[in-house]
Amino acid sequence: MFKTEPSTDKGEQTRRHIFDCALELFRENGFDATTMQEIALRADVAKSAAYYYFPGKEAIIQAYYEAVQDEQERVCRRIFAGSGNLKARLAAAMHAKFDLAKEDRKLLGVVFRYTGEPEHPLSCLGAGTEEIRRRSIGVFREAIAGERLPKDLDQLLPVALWSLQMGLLILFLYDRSEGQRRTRRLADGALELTLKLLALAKLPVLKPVRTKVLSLLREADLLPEG
Amino acid sequence: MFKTEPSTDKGEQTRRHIFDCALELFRENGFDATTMQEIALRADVAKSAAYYYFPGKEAIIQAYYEAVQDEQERVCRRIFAGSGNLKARLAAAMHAKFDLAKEDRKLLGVVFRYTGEPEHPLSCLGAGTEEIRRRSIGVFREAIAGERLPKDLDQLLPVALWSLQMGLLILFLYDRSEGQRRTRRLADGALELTLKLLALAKLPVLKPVRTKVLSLLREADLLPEG
DNA sequence: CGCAGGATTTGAACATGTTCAAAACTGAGC
DNA sequence: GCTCAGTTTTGAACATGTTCAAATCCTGCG
Repeated sequence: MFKTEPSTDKGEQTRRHIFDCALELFRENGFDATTMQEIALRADVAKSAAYYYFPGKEAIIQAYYEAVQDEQERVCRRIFAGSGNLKARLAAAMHAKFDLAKEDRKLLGVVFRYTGEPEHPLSCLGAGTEEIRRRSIGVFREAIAGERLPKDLDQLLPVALWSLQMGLLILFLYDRSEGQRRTRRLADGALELTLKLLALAKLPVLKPVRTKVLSLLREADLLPEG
Repeated sequence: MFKTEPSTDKGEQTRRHIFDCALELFRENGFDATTMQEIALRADVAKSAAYYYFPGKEAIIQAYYEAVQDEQERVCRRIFAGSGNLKARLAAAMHAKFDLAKEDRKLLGVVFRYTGEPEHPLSCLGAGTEEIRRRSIGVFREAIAGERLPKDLDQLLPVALWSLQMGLLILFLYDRSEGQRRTRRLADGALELTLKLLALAKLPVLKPVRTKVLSLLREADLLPEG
């Protein structure tokens, strides 16, 4: 993903050490207020060593984002294995990410920095983050696997849920209520609503709406394998 | 909004001149690739003069964003005055912004840079941009004024439409189709759908859904005057 | 051992956003 | 016209992200 991954064990350790020190400092002082000098100082290496392992300061954030994604997948797989109904699985997926992010709201914000800049390697909707996005959507795919859904919804739902999660994550960052319970409740409510709509989507009155939504999204190339 | 506005006529002119030169360069080379030195050079002033008028490079982008908003309001007021039906008015509001942004997709992306950082003065959802956001939502409020809507929808709709617009703007930035027609079609379709749903919202089957949506959003503090 | 070749690490530069104290300018009041 | 207070403008620093060529370290091999 970045340069070449370190090829020796020592290199791997150094990389990890720099990463840990950087996260510590980011958590203490925020991303912008932390200088590469400070990171290097705490990690007891030269400033340029950090650049040997990370292409730039923001790449450290991307590594953090990947770590969060790893963790969410671990947590969710464990929960999904214990079955649970659909709603519980979806809620687990959402809240898992919130739980992981809750101490790092300042950090996570940086992940969204290049949302509007398609070419930027760190754009959270761009090519540089495709892998992580695919995995993130995959969690929802796994959550709804086993449900008997029409094929079109099978494609639509994971992307829709992922979008919902991204939106809620932003709200989460702005939410100053204790433990971000407002966002968490909204997440629960939105999921409940989604499931209700899923049921309603079969009603005849709503058939044209459903068709319309799907064709719109397909035309806009917002669904996998257009 | 920034420091104090320039207080003499000459100052106003200089500010404007620096702003124009900066936009030229941003359009030619993109935001990040343009240095303050270059801006100052083209404007034929000292680098620090730019900092006298703008607190930083990104403040120039915010000024640009404000200029776009001014222009959208002018355009929309003119169109709204010629009445037109609801759908036409909403479409006009959406497309007006697209039209203004279409030559500046690289610039506009920067507006979204601090979306995930509530404290940042340029966060497009934060306190520092409240004024511009209020005006942006206001355009939709004006577009639907004159419709006879239930009071709750009267509050909900402008915010919902504004959110839709923000989301579509991001898609717009990623849309590589000629003239971004994909996004424009999606916008049209989404509006049509919104109006259809508005009509459906009165159906008895959907009453609980509507109530639920509203109470959720209200609880999440996502509606004006809680 | 001693060396070759790669991986790691370094320190010294560089580029550029930002700050600041001082200089230059301007215009109102005398 | 002169003075003075406020505004504008400047050049020189500074802070910090980033680059790079060289030095050092390691490891497998003869």
